[in-house]
Amino acid sequence: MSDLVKQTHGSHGSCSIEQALGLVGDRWSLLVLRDCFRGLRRFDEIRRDLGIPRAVLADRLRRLVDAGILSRRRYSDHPPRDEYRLTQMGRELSPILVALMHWGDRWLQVGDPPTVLIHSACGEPFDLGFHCTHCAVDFGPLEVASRQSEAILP
Amino acid sequence: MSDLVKQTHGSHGSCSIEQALGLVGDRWSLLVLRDCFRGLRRFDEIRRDLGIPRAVLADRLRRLVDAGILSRRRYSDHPPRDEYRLTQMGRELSPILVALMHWGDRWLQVGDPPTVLIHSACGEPFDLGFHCTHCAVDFGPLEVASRQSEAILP
DNA sequence: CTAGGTCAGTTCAGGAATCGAACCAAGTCC
DNA sequence: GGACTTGGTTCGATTCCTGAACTGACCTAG
Repeated sequence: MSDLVKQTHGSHGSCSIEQALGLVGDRWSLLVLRDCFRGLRRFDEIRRDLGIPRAVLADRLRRLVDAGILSRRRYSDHPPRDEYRLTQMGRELSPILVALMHWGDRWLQVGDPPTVLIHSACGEPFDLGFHCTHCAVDFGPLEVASRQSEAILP
Repeated sequence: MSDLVKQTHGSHGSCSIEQALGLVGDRWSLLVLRDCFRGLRRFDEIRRDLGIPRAVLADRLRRLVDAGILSRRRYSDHPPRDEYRLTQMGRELSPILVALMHWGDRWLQVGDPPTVLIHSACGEPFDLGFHCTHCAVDFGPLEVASRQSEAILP
């Protein structure tokens, strides 16, 4: 299996969003990572949970390990067995999963969302928000604009 | 063209992350939406910027409009021309793009990241963070855990 | 020691999605 | 009229994903 990364389509090949999506922007990677956040570590645990084809999971795990998002760790020599854990780089993906989850909760009206991520200190759900150090205020997603063009109004 | 959504792979078909990825979890949708945040509105503007095949862009725009993330708006009758704008549902995707951008900036060492998103009130970049109302504290991505299993330590 | 099961994959054939290139229609510019 | 723009559609070739079967190393029960 191969690229998944599009080096420079268009004028913004260096955009961090494109770089990030090159690593985790396919249909399965973020779901695999969600399972890692849920504590799943073994090939077959993840495979059964997601229903992902074995070949694709093997490929995605290889890719995520190569990228430094997961680490492969031997937990048994006889038989040889590895498990996969989030590195710090991987754990810092949590804002992306949280943002996806909050947006899905808000707009896709799933009846009873299985709350996935919580504040580790207290076990409660939490908010995700923006903070402007320049203005010293918190704000919401509608106050986000772009430097190239301010015009995002509807 | 068809699904892209996997209804119920595994035991968590109702997970908001899965639902959200079913709409924007392919290789192009989030890049299209990034361009919308940057102020691009026309088919050919986006196509040229991303280098996306026309058929794929037409399909993604249709899908995003159907989902309510973009709106199609006629701006010329002769010739008939439409433009695409973010709805509120679409603009509330900004935390996902911001999270991807921040993570990419931090871990993918792009030399000189073209800063895409800013606080509309002041034009400056901003932070994205978690806030726990229960504990009344702000915290970072490493303090995120899962309700099913607390064990995300490395 | 043999049958069956687990775990972590690889291999393979078929189908689906994506790709670039070509084409089209409706209008504008000159 | 001829060239150009915009917003697509259609086409064949390639690439990717999928499910099913297979492997290999080990473990357990009988």
